[in-house]
Amino acid sequence: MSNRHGGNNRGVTMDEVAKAAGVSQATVSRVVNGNPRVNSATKRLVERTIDRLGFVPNVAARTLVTRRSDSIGVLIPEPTARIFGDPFFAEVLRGISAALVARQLHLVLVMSQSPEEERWAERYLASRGHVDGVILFSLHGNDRLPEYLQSHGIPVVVGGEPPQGSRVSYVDNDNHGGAVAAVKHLVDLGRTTIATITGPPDMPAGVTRQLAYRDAIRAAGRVPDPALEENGGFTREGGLVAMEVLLRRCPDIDAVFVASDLMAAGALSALYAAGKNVPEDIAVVGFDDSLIALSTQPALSSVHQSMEAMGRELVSVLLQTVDAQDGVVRRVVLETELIVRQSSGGLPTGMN
Amino acid sequence: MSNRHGGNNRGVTMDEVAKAAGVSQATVSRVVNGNPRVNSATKRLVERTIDRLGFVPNVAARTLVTRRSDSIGVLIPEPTARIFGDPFFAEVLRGISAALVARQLHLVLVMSQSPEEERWAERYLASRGHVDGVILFSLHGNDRLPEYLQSHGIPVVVGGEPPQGSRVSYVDNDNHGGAVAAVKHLVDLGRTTIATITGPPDMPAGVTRQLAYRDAIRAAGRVPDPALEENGGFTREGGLVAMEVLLRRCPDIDAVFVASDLMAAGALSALYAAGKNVPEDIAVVGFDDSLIALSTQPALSSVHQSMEAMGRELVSVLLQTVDAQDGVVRRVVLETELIVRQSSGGLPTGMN
DNA sequence: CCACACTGTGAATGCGCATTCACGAAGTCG
DNA sequence: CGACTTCGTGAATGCGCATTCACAGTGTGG
Repeated sequence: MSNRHGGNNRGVTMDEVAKAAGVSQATVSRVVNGNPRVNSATKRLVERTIDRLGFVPNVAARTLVTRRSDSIGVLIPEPTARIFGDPFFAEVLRGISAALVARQLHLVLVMSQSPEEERWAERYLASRGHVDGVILFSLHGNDRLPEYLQSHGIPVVVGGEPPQGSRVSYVDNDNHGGAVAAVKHLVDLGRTTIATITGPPDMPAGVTRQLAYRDAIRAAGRVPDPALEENGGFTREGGLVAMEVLLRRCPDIDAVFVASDLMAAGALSALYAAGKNVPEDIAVVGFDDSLIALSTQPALSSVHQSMEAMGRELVSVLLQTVDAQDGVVRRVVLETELIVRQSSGGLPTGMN
Repeated sequence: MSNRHGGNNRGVTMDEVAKAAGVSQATVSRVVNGNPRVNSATKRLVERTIDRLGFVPNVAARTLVTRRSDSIGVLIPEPTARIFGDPFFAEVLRGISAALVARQLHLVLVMSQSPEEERWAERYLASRGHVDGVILFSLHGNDRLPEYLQSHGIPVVVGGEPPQGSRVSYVDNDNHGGAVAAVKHLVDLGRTTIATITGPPDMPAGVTRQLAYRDAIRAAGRVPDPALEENGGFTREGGLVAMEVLLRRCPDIDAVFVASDLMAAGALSALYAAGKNVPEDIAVVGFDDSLIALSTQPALSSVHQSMEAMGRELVSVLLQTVDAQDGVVRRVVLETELIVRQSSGGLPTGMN
């Protein structure tokens, strides 16, 4: 019966600590979990024994009985990750991680790369004992994943705009406000023919920025012209091509609001190739204020959004839901800020 | 859907499935785990019951008994993450994730942001039942973390150069070869005064590239000149300042090898501000071939390294170690490739 | 002096699962 | 046709921990 001695590969258990300290396993558990009903002398003894033996609680066992995994899942669908470009998610992850670590929680990252893997990820996230909650990113307009998870009792929060009609908490940037500010900036600079390079029509963030562009154009007392809008697919190459198309279609364009920095970088290349001077001939404003904005020549004016803040806020909202155990839908919209650099001519040139 | 009622909060257990199907719990377990010694009729019956009840195995319970968490940890120390810039780790993560998902494994991401958090992360990763193995990134030269984890029986693999003197598996890019190729490229272009902007002296990757630079200079029959080397700290601003310093110190510089794209972007800004033409006056080659390389004007020649491949390889090596349960140290060096674009004038793109 | 609240501790229980062992039934061989 | 092998299945055990319950010891108030 008791022939399982010496197996050092099994790690130190609570029971071993208890025996070594001459107390019961329950007392060790109390010390580990900070139960106050332990004699301080006993407590010190146990703590020393724990250190001496290098005991570390087995999480699986703890999770099994507490029904808390102390970790949350983050699902990033691959196509989205690729389109958004790396910086976006890296920063969000940083924010999420920071918020999680501060609460002693762990982060399980799932980047599904195919529909098949996505289904697997869904089952994983939905099953008990894996994660206490899930942060979801940019779902394709009509994705039912949030509902699916919630119906399995898993708290969910979405980063970005949630699928239409779903009752789910979310944290989003003020895409509309940011885009309006960008276009208004161009208007204020006296630009008369302001075009836009948009994201793909199936991505809510892109659509919102496009609609905001039109709103701002109208707010300036003008009429939105479809000929001044071109889809750049949120990629660098798409931005380049879209800019070429716009230039050919409307040679008198003197400003362009580009819905992402990556596309703006492509647009700048197209403008350079076309012999256009930025910002003299054409002013350019991007969106995201990512690292790219500082790498372009001239430096790119862009709408700043703090991805790190979004990550932090996502965790905050998720944990509220986890703790409250309610079905309350929480919505948070984070402010954006227009950062003016050389590409819009809003700053005196000559420096960089 | 109907889980709000009936105290169904516990999830369906194997035992419930067994009772519903009229078999024993052991048989359900066999079906779930693909044990072949099950009558096919019984198997179908159990499978239908599982679907009907929506049973999903509880991971904690499974981990407790199998001693396998089916997940691996990835530790990214924060200072490193910030210096390397986002794209680097985002791509590695993509590669790791892809390799992991294909094996039905999970990814626990830990980004420690302070020494305190790092210690916590260490304990977490070292404790039984959390992860089956750990992927570690860029440790500060003398970090004992790999040993610490290994002494706790946790398989470890390091991304990048491991701390000196440690017996640990690693996967690294061929920094030396890549840097030599870059410098040789500049030499071959007929450049005579080739400077370098280096990474911080405490980062192995940076040091290796710096030493490779000197080797390549010597290989060209020249003598390395300390005045032509300047630390850019792996940041954009650092690259900018370093370039300014170099220009002031050695005005006759006609080429510069920059140890990262981010620093190269900064250097290009400095060159632009100084009225230097790239590549006519000064040829520039970066390292990483990140997104940034395509966003600069002119497009940056750079040493390409596939971070995704590194991620994949890291997983492969780690799992070998996990499965083999041996102490064998595995080393993998991934090839790098010089990508020539306009900034070095190596391409005839109508600019030179 | 007894009744009564605490305080500190240990024994016992069970979380949900994989796995071992035992056992009956059916097939195989000498 | 008995002995021996599969094959399919169920009962029992334990993974390492949190937690409940019981109980001895120590005061307190009446």
